[in-house]
Amino acid sequence: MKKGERRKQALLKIAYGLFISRGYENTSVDDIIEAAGIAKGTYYYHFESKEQTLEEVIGMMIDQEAEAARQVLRSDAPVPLKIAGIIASLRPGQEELPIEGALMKPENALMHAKIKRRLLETVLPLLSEAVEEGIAQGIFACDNIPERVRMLLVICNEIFDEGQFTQRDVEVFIDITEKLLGAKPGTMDFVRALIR
Amino acid sequence: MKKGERRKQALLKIAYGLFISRGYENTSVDDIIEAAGIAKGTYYYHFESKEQTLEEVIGMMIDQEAEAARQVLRSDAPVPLKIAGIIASLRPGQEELPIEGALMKPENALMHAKIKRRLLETVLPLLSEAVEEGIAQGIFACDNIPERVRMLLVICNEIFDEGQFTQRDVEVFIDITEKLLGAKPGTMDFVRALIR
Amino acid sequence: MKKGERRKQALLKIAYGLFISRGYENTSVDDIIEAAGIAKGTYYYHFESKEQTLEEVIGMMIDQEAEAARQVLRSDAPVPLKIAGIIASLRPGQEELPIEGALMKPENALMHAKIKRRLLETVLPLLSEAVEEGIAQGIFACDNIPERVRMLLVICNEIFDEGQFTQRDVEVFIDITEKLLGAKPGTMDFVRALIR
Amino acid sequence: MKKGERRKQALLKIAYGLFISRGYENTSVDDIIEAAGIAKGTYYYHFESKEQTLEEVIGMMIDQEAEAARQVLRSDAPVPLKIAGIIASLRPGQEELPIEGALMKPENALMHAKIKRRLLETVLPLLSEAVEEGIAQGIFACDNIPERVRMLLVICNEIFDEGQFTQRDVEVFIDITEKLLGAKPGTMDFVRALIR
DNA sequence: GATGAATGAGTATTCATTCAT
DNA sequence: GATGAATGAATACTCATTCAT
Repeated sequence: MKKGERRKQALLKIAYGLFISRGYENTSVDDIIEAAGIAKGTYYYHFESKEQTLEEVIGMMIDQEAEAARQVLRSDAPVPLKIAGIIASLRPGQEELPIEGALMKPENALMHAKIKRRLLETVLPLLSEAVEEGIAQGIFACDNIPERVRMLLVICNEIFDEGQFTQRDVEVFIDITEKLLGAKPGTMDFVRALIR
Repeated sequence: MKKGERRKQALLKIAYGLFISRGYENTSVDDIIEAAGIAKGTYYYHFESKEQTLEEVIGMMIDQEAEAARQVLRSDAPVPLKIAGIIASLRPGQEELPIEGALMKPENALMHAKIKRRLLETVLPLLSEAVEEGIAQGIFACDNIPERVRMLLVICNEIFDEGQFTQRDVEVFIDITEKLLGAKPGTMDFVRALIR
Repeated sequence: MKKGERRKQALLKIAYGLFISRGYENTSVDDIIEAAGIAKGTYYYHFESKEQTLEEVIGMMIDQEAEAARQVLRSDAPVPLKIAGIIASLRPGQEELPIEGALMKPENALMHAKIKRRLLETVLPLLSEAVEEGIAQGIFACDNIPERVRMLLVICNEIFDEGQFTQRDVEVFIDITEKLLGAKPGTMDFVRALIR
Repeated sequence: MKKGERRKQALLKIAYGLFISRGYENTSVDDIIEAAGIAKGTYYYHFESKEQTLEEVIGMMIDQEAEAARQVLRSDAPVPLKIAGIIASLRPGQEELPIEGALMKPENALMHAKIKRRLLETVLPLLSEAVEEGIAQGIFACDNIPERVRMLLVICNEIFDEGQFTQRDVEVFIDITEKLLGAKPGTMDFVRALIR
């Protein structure tokens, strides 16, 4: 809203881009201020520390993804589509900064780990809610919902976070999703079409 | 075997302990030589670089775990038990250095990521072989074996790498394992008893 | 008197408190404005610089102490009591901000040195005047008055600036004062009763 | 003795010179390494921190002065001469680095304060011993020796640490020394001749 | 095989001060 | 009178690596 807020948002985007492309540890504060065209002092006027900047960058990402996930949840789409939609909303920065395979690089291990943790905390309840909706509608049938959803999310994070996956991965994922949630075979088949 | 080899093995163990307890990035070469009681020069006589040391440390761990997995595979235990045994062999450093929850800490993200990758490369073929054995015996029934095994391993890495898991996680894991591999319900029930 | 004056006096007190408790060098302008609840710009509206602030803080202290000393001098108390009274008036900030042992801490060395210098300049003539009054009355008998007074003040500053002194210090101080000024033994004995 | 020791001693001398001439706070580590012609790492190989360097510099000075004082004490000179000699040994760096008035400058307040403190701790017992020797010989007569010696040292530190003192200061100092220690008038008269 | 003194590029952070509004 | 966003020079310290002995 305020002028200072806009500035800070812009700085966050710049930091995000650098962190993603070179890794958090390999990005110096000097890199950030040079990219942003601001002075050292200005950076530290807006951010407590580099570490705090990373936290805020991740917070910004998570907020966006959580918001997207919430919209999907609120929509009146069929539940299986909601599930797929929420999971799809997790692809980090698909529009704004399409960096291929960045998170998987070892220099991004720290950032990836932090994002993973925050994402689980944030998205797990949303996805669980969708699953419960599906159970209420008789589409799914399972217990221990949060544990099952967590495993689903873990698989997404580790297998699909990059373009590295194959068609076979998708097949298995569809299969395991249906079985994890106790859905009828074919319930998630439409996913196949969503992934080009 | 040689004297120099023994020395290096000892250094690797010390480095491993430090990397695990403080994180790779937070462990300086000075920390290592102090803990080992050697001089800087001696360290660089044995290791090319700090990064190389990490690779060797991980290699040592993986070798041990792979050897354990191979022994399980060669045994004449029933296939489901082999599966469980191979997975159990992955707990890092269970005897030698049982450090609680260390790998999950953010400062260990890099090391964790490297271990995960190497573990997948090494153990995936072994576990796949066991699954194929199970299929030949009619215990399992599935296609896309490597992909399925990979998902299994990913889940183990992320959910069970710490003592943080619950009984419910175990239940879901048993269920998903059976379904992933196309086993009859109850095939993996014995796992429940293995985990206290 | 004016509104702006009052404001500045309040700021000076706050700065004084911070300088004394954390040391001048360890107190940032940010600390001051935060404690005062004002903006950066406001601070620089009132003060030329941080260094100037220190000078003004010291000036404020010295003024108060000099005024107290002057009142003692103008009173019709016996001269030895005047001497003791003037020296007693030097304890910095006894009512307003009684911070124990603060000036002796190394981080306050700069401030202490500046105060010492200004105090000598200001109080030395006043105390010398009292001594001359004593000489005129035949109570004291000495030459080189300013030099003797200076040594007296130096001792006070270094020995008594903290609560660290012992009863023996007091005894010696009484003795040395009498001898420095050429007073009859026992002239300053009453001081013993003043210090609890 | 060792090679590394010599190097460190040389570094200490260089640091001492810079601290004295520009003040501790105004001397950066970069200044020191530039003056010494060594690399940053070499500096931190020898010193823990800049603060530690100051401590060691002061320790080196104090050691030298204390050694000089001890030699005076061990000599068979008359006791009043010993007293004067010990006090004379306190002039910091008279041969090696004759920097006039450096310690009194405000930028040296911290260093001065630290030196003063350490000097008191170190020299006070030596000087007290000399005074006791004088008492045993019937030259001095006083009680509360450490307190009296401390005041003597404080006066020296504050009045004579610079070339700023006058002949009158010397007169008063001779007078007060005799009276403080209970010596016969004239006992310390020879001091007058020592100070040009 | 082993030592340890020397290196120097790299880094995050601080802080007094300015000035347009 | 008052604000607070912006500045940028300054600074202490780290650490993997080298190499002559």
